[in-house]
Amino acid sequence: MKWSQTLIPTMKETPNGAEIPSHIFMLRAGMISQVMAGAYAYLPLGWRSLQKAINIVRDEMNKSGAVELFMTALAPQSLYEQTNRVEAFGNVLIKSTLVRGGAKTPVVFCPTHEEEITSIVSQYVSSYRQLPLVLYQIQTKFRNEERPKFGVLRTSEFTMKDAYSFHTDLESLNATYRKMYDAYCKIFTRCGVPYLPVEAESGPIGGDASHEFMIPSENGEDDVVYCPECHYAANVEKAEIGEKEYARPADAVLKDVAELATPGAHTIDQVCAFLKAKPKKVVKTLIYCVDDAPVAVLVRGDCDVNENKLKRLLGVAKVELADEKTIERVTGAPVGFAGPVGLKEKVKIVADPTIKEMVNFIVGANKAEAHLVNVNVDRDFTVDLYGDVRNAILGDLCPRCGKPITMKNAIEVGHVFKLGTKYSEALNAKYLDENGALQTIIMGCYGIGVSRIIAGCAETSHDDSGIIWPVALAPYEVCVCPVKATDEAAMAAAEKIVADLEAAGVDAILDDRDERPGVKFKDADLVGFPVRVTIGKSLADGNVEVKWRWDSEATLVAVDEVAKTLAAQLEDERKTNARFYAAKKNGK
RNA sequence: CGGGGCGUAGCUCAGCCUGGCUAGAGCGCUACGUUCGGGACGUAGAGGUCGCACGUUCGAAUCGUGUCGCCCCGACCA
Repeated sequence: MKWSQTLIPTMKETPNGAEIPSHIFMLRAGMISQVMAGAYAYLPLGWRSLQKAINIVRDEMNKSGAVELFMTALAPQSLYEQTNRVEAFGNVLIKSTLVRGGAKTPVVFCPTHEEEITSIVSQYVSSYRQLPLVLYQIQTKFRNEERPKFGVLRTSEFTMKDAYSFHTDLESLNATYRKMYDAYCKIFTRCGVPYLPVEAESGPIGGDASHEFMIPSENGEDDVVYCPECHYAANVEKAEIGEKEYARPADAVLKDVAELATPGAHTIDQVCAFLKAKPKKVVKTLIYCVDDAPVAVLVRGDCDVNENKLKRLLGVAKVELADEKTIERVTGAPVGFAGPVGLKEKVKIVADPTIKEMVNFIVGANKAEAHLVNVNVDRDFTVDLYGDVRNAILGDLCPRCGKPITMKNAIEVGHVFKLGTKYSEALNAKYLDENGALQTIIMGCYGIGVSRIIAGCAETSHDDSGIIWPVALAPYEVCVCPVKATDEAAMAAAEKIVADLEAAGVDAILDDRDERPGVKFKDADLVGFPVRVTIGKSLADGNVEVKWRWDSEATLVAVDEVAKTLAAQLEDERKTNARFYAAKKNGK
């Protein structure tokens, strides 16, 4: 391919609005172009990288025994009504209406395909002999993001690989789950992106076991708990908190409770600002509705209640924050002034054990515009049930080995979970077993945000000049760069090298533009081609320069040898990313 | 959905507060010349309904109202 024949609109300046490296460089390298908030066109270079990721995903899925199909982006809304997901997705679901001869059909742009695949399978699978079955597709998904951001990392339209497995028994589901998990590890390794599988909540999609695949990155939107000691890793939403003895210091002096007026202070921050205290000195009291009965949940001011944990602790299916009226009834005060001391109505009090070690803390007074200070548990109120009801924070211990945990930000790129029979039940996907009995199909579900692999890679692999692509995802593996486009001998050599590289199965691009060398070098670095072959003065001696993007030094290679040598090196690199990882390890 | 910011050339931005002759700069683009190993220089050009609508005014990029779009923080959410 010749540079002059494709479209690579590189930019010297950062377009307005781009703030994180992947977004900035993908725009500047001319890989993507914004069409509207949360929607990007992939320009030729971006599309090539995305295709490379897609091909790796496809290859590993096929190797794992999954079978590709292609479903629709458009589906009747009625399909999602059968699983109650029109309501569950809410505003995330993009809806439209088809009008045909005056008849209207409500449709949705599919945000995921459990419904569609289950419906298809229920139609065509009816015997245990047809199972297990693993089907997947690579398709555009549509989810209305309330707030799209970070370029291609969070969009309302994105490329996803979604696989669904169908089983007669849990053993078979577990075996496929394991296969998918392993396939995912291979995919991310081949792509050259750093990844971390973590335990995860399965979320509204349901199921009981789940792992997310994360790319650790400063700009990631997920928080991951990681134990450097035993490598326990989990999404904060899921992470258990290691047991610890919580007790008040023996020498603690308990002061007398006092009520202070705190006008206008109904959030933790406001209370802290008003009383000049740290959130760690405050106990947050949240009133939840559990089976229509109010429950008070207590956590330290700097912690967040985790509703899934609360559900598990209380053994109930649903908890939700109480509405204003209930809060006023229970506490006798408007929202923002609830506290465990002297609640108006007798409610169960559930608490995070961390509060056991707090001394003279602050709580709401159950009275408008007032808080109590110097409150102490057991003296001033009692807790009915202690348990893990909050998200993990720094300072907590690993639930496995008991050592202190660390926290990382991460980008979620993959998610595997066991669905069970949630969708097969709702959509009547059943089969006859060997005894002729009707059984419900057991399902698993496995997704990869393919566009996020690209952005996540750019996010974790770049320098001041631009992106540093691993060979596996680079839009072109080699950029052949004649220093002087008007030099016929150089151009002839360049064309020959590109032709030889292409014949050897290497993706090469010839920068045939009549630009000054500096411009070409800057562009090559910005885009991040793994190898640049520079054809300049050394051609007189029959040599060209070969420079890997992540090395600062170039080496001279004979013109006749270069295509063959590079083809071999790249073949190796595609499989191992060895040079790429080695360069990263050396601090590049 | 709450809070904040911004819409002027393909891109980055100045001008707006304090309304006034023909709306500017840099980059990019076209032509010619000089250059040619890390984003060259000169000369001459092309390119704008100042987001849109309504209003105030003799006169609006500039003031007011509305509206649309984009970005950031938060809430929400895969």
